[in-house]
Amino acid sequence: MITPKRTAPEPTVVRLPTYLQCLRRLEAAKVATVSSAELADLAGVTAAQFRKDLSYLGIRGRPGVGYDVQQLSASIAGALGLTGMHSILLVGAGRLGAALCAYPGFEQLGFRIAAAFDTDPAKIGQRLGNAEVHPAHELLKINARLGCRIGIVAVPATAAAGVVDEMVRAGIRWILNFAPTRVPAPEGTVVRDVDLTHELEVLSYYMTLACQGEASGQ
Amino acid sequence: MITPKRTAPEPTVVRLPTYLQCLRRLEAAKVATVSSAELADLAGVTAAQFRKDLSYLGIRGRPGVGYDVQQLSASIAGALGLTGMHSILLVGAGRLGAALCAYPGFEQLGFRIAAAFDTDPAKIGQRLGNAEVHPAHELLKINARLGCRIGIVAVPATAAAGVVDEMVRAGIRWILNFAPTRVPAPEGTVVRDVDLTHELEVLSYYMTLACQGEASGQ
DNA sequence: TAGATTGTTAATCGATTAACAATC
DNA sequence: TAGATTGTTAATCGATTAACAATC
Repeated sequence: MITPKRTAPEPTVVRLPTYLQCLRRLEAAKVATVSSAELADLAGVTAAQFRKDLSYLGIRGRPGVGYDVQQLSASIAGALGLTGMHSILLVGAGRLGAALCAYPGFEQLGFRIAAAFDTDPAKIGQRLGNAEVHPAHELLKINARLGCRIGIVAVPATAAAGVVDEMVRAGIRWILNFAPTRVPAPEGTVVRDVDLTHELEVLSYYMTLACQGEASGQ
Repeated sequence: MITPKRTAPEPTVVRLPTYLQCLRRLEAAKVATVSSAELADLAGVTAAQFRKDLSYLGIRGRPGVGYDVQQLSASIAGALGLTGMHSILLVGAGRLGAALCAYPGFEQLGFRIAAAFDTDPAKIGQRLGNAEVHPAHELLKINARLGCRIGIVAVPATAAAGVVDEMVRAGIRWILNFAPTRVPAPEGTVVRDVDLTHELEVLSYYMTLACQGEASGQ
């Protein structure tokens, strides 16, 4: 049996949240219909790319008319799995972890940080947003009850690999890693590394390039 | 006169910080020499890709030997412009802004958040890491003195575009945007959008995909 | 010299774009 | 019907990979 290709290319997947964001803004503005040209413009891509991206999801519009904003918004939200509430587990109740727990944007999209963990006894019992801070060694036990499948790592670099291992043992297979170190994804898991220092370094690269150009009269 | 291509492709630029991170770890471990195969393995890329990336920077190793760790580390740091200290200006002294100001990783790489800004009178005068929180309307005046060229936006979505405009007016042309909205980069500026909700949405996409597969016995 | 590894070329792969027949 | 816009095909573009002559 031939299995149809199930997943869109990663560049497409990464653009979907932007499309959804634009569509929700249009919904809020009571816009009923949008063409690929208009939405692509809002999202900063070409119309052809936008239509191609939708084709991977099997989403169709109406030739000559465009796309129904509410319907398209719901379809993309569906593809992203944004149905109901997803409970998330966070390890590392430092400043960044605390900021993430209090982040209002997550709740709006259906993500709730249900529990936080830390090794620092001073932090245990604190409340961060919805989450209470638990001792790190209770992760396995507590997630047996919560059943979170998405985890956020917000610990120092040295602790990251161990935390990922423990998460995987607890059944968490989709992980967002803010620790400033690459974590190789264990078999069958998806790890997205978000390294804030890397982003500044990339900016610094382009700044250096531009300033060398300046200096040499370019 | 033929101008040689000055910039590496973006995918290459984005990998450079990872290479540097691996090299610094090797330096700390007193490793003198590394082959492209070894480093590529640490960084999670292929050896050919690593060598190709270096070729864009004009960095050369020794055939039959490999690369001198210290020298290569310094070369990549140089390409990234990590020489001396870069002062950075931050707007938005909320939880995320405060976490960024206190982030130890920045200082180690030569980035210092020199001043923070907010519109909330209650926050003015607070100290976040090295930075003092100033009233937002003083940005232009204060940066005339500080001369920061890199800025970080950590305000709500509705305020982001205005903040970017003000930054550009103050001479800041390299911007890291944490506001949950795309900001079109004004002419001559580089804006990198880091949307934390987007990252969770992408994880959710892959989770949904995997769980559908499960359900249908895939 | 023999063995190892680079730097680069050419082949491959995959994503983006342009164009247009199909459709409302 | 005429005008507009989609969905998709084929062409283009650019990045990745494999292979190997050059080099230490």
